[in-house]
Amino acid sequence: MTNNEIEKKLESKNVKPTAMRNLVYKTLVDSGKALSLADLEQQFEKVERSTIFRALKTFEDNFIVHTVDDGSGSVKYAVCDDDCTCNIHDLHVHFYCTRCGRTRCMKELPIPNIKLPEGYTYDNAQFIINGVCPRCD
Amino acid sequence: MTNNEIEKKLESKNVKPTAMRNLVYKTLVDSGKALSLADLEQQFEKVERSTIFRALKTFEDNFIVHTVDDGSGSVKYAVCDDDCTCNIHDLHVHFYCTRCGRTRCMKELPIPNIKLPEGYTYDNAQFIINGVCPRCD
DNA sequence: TAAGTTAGTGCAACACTATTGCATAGTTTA
DNA sequence: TAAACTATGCAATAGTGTTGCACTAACTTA
Repeated sequence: MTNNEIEKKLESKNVKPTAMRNLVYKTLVDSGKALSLADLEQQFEKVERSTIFRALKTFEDNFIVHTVDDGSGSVKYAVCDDDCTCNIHDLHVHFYCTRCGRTRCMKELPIPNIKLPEGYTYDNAQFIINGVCPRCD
Repeated sequence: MTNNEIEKKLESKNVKPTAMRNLVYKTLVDSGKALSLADLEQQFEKVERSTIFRALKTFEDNFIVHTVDDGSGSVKYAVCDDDCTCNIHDLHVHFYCTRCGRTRCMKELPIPNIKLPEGYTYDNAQFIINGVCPRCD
């Protein structure tokens, strides 16, 4: 993804593209998987944790990334699809590989519809499958 | 649940019933919901965190409780059904109420079967639904 | 353009959760 | 009873997430 594309993307979501934000976003896109704060921190050692953290929060607030809590102990961040509004209709299964620790968005697998008992309302969901991914098998 | 029943239960799972373990187990059963380490710690102020922690780990290893990571920031523990082996067939949906923070096991809602892409294997799953429960609505 | 305002970044500190090592107390076994 | 094992309590630690504050860069407006 070119820098230009990234800037357009961020601007289209009302987030001002800064050097750090572009870098964080690019890294997320290029990795093709969900990354934790610590993962990102390692990739560019010079950048402050809090800066990355705040960039991610900003992204999250503006539906640029969504969070995945895959049970690994740290929350991970993954880029949303273009038309994602992070509501219940955009939710998909995430796969956590217990060998390599990689978390992958299974965008092709939407979260199945569940009929909750009377009285429960439903505004978000996380569906994490743990197992072994093809590259670790 | 009587003390006697608790002891039998723990013994049947090859866990020696001690005062602390009985207490932790009883609290989990009586609460009827999933509790975090901190929740339990508050309920009996005199008991060490690490003791509760280790009791829970022991329970988990012996399929007496299962863990739920409901995204609240702390892992919660809930008692398993009698016949639970904590494998994929015993998994059920958990409901996390974003108002009261309570996590409830929806044992009546098994985790739906998902057809993963070629090459992925699957040995555990977490399906958390966030919303508002009847008592908070 | 200069001055003022706002937004982003880096640094340091902190809270909280989970976890472990070690010493002691309590229980079981030979 | 002595030895061996298990559970508990205490203290310390690592990791994650988060915030306050100061500084700087960027933007606005007279």
